[in-house]
Amino acid sequence: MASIKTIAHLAGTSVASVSRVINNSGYVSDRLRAKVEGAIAETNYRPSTGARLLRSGKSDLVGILLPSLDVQFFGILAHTMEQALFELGYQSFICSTAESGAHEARYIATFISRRVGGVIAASAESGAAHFSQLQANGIPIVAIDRDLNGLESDAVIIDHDLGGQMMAKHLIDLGHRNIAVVGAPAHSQSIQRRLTGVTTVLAQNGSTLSGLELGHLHNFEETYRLAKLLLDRTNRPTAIIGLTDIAAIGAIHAAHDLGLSVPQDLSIIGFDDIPSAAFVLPRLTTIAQPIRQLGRSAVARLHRLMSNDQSAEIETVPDLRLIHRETTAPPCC
Amino acid sequence: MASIKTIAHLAGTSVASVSRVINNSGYVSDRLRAKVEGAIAETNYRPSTGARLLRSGKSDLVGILLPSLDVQFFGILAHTMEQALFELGYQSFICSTAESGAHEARYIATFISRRVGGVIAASAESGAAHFSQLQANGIPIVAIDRDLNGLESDAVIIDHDLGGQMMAKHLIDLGHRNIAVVGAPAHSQSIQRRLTGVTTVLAQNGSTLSGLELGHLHNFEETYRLAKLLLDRTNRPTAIIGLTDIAAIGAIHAAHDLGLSVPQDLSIIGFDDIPSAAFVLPRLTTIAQPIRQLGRSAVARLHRLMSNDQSAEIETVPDLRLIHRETTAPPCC
DNA sequence: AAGATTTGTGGTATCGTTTTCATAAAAGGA
DNA sequence: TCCTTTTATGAAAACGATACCACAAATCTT
Repeated sequence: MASIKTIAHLAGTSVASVSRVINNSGYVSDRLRAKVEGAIAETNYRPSTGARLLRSGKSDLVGILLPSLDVQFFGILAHTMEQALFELGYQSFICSTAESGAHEARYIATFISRRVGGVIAASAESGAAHFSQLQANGIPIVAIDRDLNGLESDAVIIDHDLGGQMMAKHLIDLGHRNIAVVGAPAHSQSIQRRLTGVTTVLAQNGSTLSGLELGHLHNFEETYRLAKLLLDRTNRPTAIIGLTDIAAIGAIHAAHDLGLSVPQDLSIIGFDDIPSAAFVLPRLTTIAQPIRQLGRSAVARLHRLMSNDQSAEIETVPDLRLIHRETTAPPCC
Repeated sequence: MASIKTIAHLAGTSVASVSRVINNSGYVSDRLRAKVEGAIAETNYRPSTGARLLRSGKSDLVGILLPSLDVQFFGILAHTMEQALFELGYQSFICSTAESGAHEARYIATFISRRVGGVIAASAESGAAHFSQLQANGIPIVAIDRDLNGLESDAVIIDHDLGGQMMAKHLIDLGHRNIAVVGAPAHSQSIQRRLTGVTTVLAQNGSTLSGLELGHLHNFEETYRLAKLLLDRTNRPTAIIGLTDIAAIGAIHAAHDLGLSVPQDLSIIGFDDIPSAAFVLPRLTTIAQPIRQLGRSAVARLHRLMSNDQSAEIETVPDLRLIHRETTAPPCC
């Protein structure tokens, strides 16, 4: 593969001059520049990032750590952040841990090896132990919706408690008093916080949960099963809160298969606003997470950290929004 | 940041010995190995990938080029390929072009700069011009569901024509003779091939399309609008083929909003089997693309190319599958 | 016209690794 | 015991780029 020497030779000059042409630094005559550029075009030469980094010590690489890419939430998040970083001239190194601690550890080691300039870590529940290595190497970290317990790092978080409150409030305002909750995965902090928000509002209204089913696995089959459990009871709830849209969609299907019509017999609300929420019939009422703004906000934070910009500009952590579609209505009869 | 010299100094030995410990090569005494490993643990040292690549010339990096990550299809594809590559010891460098030629060009330049060992490019319609640079640098390429016109490269493709035939055949077998098609984006090769498959089968059965609406933008709003056009006609079709699931879901909503019931009044079939297809009510009958197998197949192909494995093991290009759910039935009345 | 800048170019040390080579101690073979 | 292997270690040369330094030619000042 062509190197800077190849180019220098081809253009009949020195490596120093080629470097100057590439980096637009120092003085270069038009004649020489033309010759060098010709040689570069001819050979499809590109300067080696590795050698460059080695010498200059400057890295434009940002590590992005996500639990997965096949979950739409993270796909959108990754996409948004990559675009935002691209605009700022950074390169993104996107890694999905597949929820495995071993993968996470290996990727963090890779981040250090590749000398990333910064890291954005999106919610995953595994311990924060590995991250201290990054810190030890002076690599700034921004956490998205994740607690790096104790580790000094910037974080962009969503107010899941508030989200839970919004769901409960919406149903209470419609007149529901017999409300149950279904969700997964039970161990997730975000899920737990949403639940807290829900019970808080119910308590404020002198009410309590009439049913609660939390699953271990976050998928349709599991939440469908749990929702059915809720609906099979005597004293069936008039409304179900899905702690995620998947759970809510599971509930819609459960209701449908039980011959219940939504929202006449049962109101359902979800959380996330994944694309399917708008596709399902009836269209799902839900709380939209501002995924893209979340991503952009994290990128802005990291950019500040990496460029040592001291201006403590306030980050606008974007708000949750209630999207009132077709699955909620006042309780009938 | 700690370097191999730091470690050598800390362990009271030479850089050569440290290198030997790191790479498990040559002879190292247990005593020395222990000291070196101690120093490494103490400093969180990781060898610089850049310097390593520079010296050894061996790269374990694979460039993955996709049009986007926020589209579930590509999210799943990226995720699968990353996992498969991870198992094989490769690192993935995932880049989403955001369907922009400029982004694609910059990423390909980056691939060369970073000295990737190979590239997997998933379908995007922009010219193959940039890819010749990779070839010029001796970097193997595997194309997924994409034509790198003329460029000598491996390709893993889906038989969209067959997919189209399957959709049409399913409806014909159910007894439909008045069939219309809705889809987007019109310029996509895959979309066009599916359409060809559909018309072929219709022709074989002495029939023709009773309606066709192709949109430019591939989203719900657009396909919903187009499907409505189809359903507003006199001589309404008894079945609609969505060239993608999104289009089919648009059709379901259009039918629903027009008071038509699916599948009694109208059969609908889609293509892709995105998650929403199973969530929508009624659940969408569709042709499933074997995304994960596609990804694994591409990885296997590239691995062969990169490791110079001559064994011409036949790749099993995985088959399309009809998923018969609830939106198709024989025409009534 | 002479000194001071500006412009243009090349030589070379350096970054952090791996790898070859040299050398020496330990172990084995006769 | 002496010679050959095996084991263990270090010195130093690359790899591809950048950046500092040196130097020369051209241009500007006065």
